[in-house]
Amino acid sequence: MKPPSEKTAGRRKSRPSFEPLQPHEIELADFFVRMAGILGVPRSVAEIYALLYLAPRPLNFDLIQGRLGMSKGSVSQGLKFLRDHEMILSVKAPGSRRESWMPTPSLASSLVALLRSQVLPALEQATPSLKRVLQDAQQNGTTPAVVERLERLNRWNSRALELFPLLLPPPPGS
Amino acid sequence: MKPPSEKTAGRRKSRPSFEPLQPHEIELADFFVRMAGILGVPRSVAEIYALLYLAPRPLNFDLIQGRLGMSKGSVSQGLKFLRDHEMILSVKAPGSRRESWMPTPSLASSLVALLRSQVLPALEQATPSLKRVLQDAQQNGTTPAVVERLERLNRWNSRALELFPLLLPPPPGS
DNA sequence: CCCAAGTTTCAATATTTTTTGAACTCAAGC
DNA sequence: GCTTGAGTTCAAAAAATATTGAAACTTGGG
Repeated sequence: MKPPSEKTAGRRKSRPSFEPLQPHEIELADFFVRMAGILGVPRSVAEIYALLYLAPRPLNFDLIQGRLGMSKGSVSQGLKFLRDHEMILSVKAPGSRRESWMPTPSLASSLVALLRSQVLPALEQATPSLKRVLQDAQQNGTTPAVVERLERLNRWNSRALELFPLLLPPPPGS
Repeated sequence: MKPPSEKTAGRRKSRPSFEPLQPHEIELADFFVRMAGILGVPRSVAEIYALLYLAPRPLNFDLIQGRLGMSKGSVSQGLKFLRDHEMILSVKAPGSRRESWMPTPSLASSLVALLRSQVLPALEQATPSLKRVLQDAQQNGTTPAVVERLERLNRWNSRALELFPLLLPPPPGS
């Protein structure tokens, strides 16, 4: 908490209260929250994104926290997530060492980055497992039908791995 | 096809104990569980699917419950989910009124059905909201940049709705 | 150096989702 | 119309996830 040196005198330089969310902000947030849900992204992250999406200019940490009424921890983690997935950009205001945030220009490529980060690792990690399962099945004299299934699964996996980079080219920095 | 492979003839017709999962079954289950996780499908469902995927022939309720060691409730709900998403087929053994289950031939179309059922409703439901948010923004004199963002979002939404049925044709029964 | 604004960390807590199991339904055969 | 096997339902328990907030960390300026 704050040390007992709170200046009560006169007006404070930053208002303690923030404008509550407007109806259109709530509506867009709902949309992003639903979409995020499909990909397993937590609500708080989607809310932050929605807020930035409708903001005419970049917002800083405190504004986000205040307007969404969420904890510092959540804002910090939410921004980290969005940063890590290249969904937001920071703009440093010249005189201040604060960062302000805005959505990256392309939502499409943001989503791509997100999908990539979820699906690709899973596919990659699965490859050796799938191969093992197939070999195992072939040796232990399983039904041809099962072997066939597993072969298809393997083909699928490798095709997906090939195709992924073509469809969704990785960003420059990776 | 009765179970003549049970060499332990002359015993009780239903054993109280079931074979524990084999390593390859566990490995495949892990894979399906991970993939399912991305789409928010619960672990128990993925496990059931994996078991059926490796089974040389259709399995009935009790076998599934016994081998996976899960509750009746979970098996029932899991099978319901898989049925609803057209990921499994039932085969009624003649003579018995029990159903046995096997995976549908195409995992690909199973996944398609699943994706469809998750994403499409969200997109459809969102359309009017997105339109409202855009109009609101246009009227309330928001920055051109924000209006532009929202226009793009709307275009995106309608394109996705158009494209979806083309890429992923709905099954005959809907 | 030291301070303090700005942010991150993470253990504790709250919330949401999944699983369980006992009570119930539903047909089929008697 | 009763019994029984097969499965479903759903409230309550367990597990998994997300959020909170106070303490710790970082960094630029004095």
